[in-house]
Amino acid sequence: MLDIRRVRSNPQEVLKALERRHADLKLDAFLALDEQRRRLLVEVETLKNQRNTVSEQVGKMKKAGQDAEPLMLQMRDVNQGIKEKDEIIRGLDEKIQAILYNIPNIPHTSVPEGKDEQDNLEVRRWGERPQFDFPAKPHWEIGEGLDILDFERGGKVTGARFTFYKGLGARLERALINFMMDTHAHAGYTEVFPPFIVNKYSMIGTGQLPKFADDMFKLDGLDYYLIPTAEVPVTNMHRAEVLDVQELPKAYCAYSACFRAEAGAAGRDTRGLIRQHQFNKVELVKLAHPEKSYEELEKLTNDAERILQALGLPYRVVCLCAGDIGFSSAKTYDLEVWLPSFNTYREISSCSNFEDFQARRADIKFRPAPKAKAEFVHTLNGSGLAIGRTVSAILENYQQADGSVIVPEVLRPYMRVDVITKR
RNA sequence: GGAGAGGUGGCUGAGCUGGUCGAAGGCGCUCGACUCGAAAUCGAGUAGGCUGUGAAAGGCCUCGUGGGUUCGAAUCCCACCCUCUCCGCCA
Repeated sequence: MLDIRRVRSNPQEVLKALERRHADLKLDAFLALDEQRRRLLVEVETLKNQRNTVSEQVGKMKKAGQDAEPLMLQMRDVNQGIKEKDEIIRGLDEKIQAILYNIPNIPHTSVPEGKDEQDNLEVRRWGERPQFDFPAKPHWEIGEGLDILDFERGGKVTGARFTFYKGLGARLERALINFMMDTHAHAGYTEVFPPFIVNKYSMIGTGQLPKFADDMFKLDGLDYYLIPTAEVPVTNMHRAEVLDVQELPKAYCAYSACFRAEAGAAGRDTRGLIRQHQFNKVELVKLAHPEKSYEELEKLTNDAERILQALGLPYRVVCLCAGDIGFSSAKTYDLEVWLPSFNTYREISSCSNFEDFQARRADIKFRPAPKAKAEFVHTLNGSGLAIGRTVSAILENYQQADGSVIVPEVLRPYMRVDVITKR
């Protein structure tokens, strides 16, 4: 959420900054409603002031044994006016909130211009792409060949986009979670195991609601949602809190299952592990001092990259252009891993600085100095990494002619085998 | 799920027979005095949001949340949420 005062006082500046997103936005309705609201507010507050003063007077008169009946009668009328105006104001408030909640964040000045993913800027590449002297198979074929992935039965038991991992596949999934968590915890992130279900306030806090309700699974009859990412519970952990400046930056790593309805993704990535309704992910979350948040974004991105490096997976870092960054983000780096069967790099991590956009929604502040006024923190997060896509990348990049898959060095202590072969 | 108790400012804890209560006292914190310095002691200050303004002053709202009663509610009524204790059930 943007600062309402900023939108009010500099609508042109805000509009101009948002134009970079290539999202068609207008603020006329907002400005009109806002002005109307403030005018009514002055009116109703004058009436309330009158009520308060007169009520006090009534109390005094009664104590003195005087007749206060006329005043009380008069106040009854005043109350009617208050009630009516309050009603209108409440309606305006709702409309204004709705508009404000649906305005995306302003891209940072360092974010490149551009309309869609075509215009994203490659920042760097790492690693050697593997050369195969045999036709490289897609990960689902490798997985089914080794009997470690079972898409058929996932479909039977639940539905499309659900998968069973079996044997060394299941162990690989678990090994990756543990390896990533261990690595990040060692790098200074505090380990968190969050709830996988959150209430709507948390979803609003990080920006999933109200705009993206269709993308989520909601529990029937409850205001509870399955989390689409650990970002939601972990960031909201500090909702409505004022943190001590010394606590910043707060850095968390959290494993969670993630649930996404994938509305509008029908027909895309229908095979394999790339796009599932349920997947695992290790997430990094930071709450940072506003002056340090961009520094922290670079560090967080590097921390995620280190996982790919340790696993020996070729990847590139892309800075998303203004037209492609997410709704809540001010700047985003995507990490894209090389997938031989796709002959392309595919997103495996997304690292963003949300500045105070989420903090304002979730009311997360810090006190810069002992007596100073509390300010909003900057929130950041990034995948470190998406487990399912990491499995895909390992299977494809480490596949051998006989259909087996070499286990990356760093995972061997967790896997207790060097090669995944068909049993 | 059943029975009971409770949710007040950074913390603790009064108020809850409705009327200068945004809220006593204590602790903590900040500033000042005292001191060579510190402790102790003394004095002053110490919630947030909205609105308003050039900036102020001022005004409105907030005692878990949302309604209601009333001229007036932290105090009365209703609903909901959360916490604690006991019982039941359960991985």
